[in-house]
Amino acid sequence: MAKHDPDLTLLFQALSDPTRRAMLSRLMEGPAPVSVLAEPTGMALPTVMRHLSVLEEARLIETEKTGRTRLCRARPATLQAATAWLDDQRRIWEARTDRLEAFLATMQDEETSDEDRPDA
Amino acid sequence: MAKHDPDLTLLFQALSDPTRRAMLSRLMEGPAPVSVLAEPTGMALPTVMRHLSVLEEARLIETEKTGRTRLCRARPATLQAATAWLDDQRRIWEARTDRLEAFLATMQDEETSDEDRPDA
DNA sequence: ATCATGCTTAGCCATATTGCTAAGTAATCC
DNA sequence: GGATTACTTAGCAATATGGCTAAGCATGAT
Repeated sequence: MAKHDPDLTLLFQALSDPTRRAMLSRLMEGPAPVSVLAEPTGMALPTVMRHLSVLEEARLIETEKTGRTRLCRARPATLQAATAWLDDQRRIWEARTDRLEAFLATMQDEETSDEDRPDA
Repeated sequence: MAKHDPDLTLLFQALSDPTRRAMLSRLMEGPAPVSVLAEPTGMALPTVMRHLSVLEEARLIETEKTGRTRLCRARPATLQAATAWLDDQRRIWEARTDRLEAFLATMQDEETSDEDRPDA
């Protein structure tokens, strides 16, 4: 089913750098060439390229070279993989608290029953 | 407002390791001592401790030592920070596609108008 | 008091990450 | 053709990461 299952490790790793998050965020607003992405970072181009290739390997962006400029665009669908994992965790947690509440409710019921029977 | 704003860099960094994700996932089901978390990893205890301290610094878990055992529990609220950032990105993207669709709709309208006027 | 348990500290090793500069290549402009 | 632009490649340095072993240190059991 999952044709290109995105690697959560690559994904979170790519997102763990503020420069890369800023670049991705910028690309979410629309495609941009490398130099435009580089400008606000104040970093050297090779450094920026490195960040971009990390984002690309994580499938968070895709790039296409036309002439001498390389255009980068976000692949927003990939973020879904991260969101999905986070949602899974929340579900696990909620299942746990649900069980806990059910258990506490049972305790409460039994306590009430005890009070009902004076011979307890 | 945000008393302990979780650092997204620390957060995503902590989540970028499969061992740590597994340990966190386990803790979402309920608290556990270090040795229980260590067991399924097959790793040496110091290594596990290292992972745990990364999770703790990212505020994804909290630990408490009683006697000679240290109990670890998840801090699920922290995951919200990650979810929030991802949601922001999705919003940025959607705002962009909305603008795009509005633009395309405008194009469509103008084209229709042109067709309406035979002198175009 | 002794011993086992459950971390904890210290330190080492290999590799990965994040930045740089210098030099190269290919496309566009004049 | 020659200069300029926009990346690209190669390679280096500093630090971070992820694993280990060996030894230390309390606590709980006998």
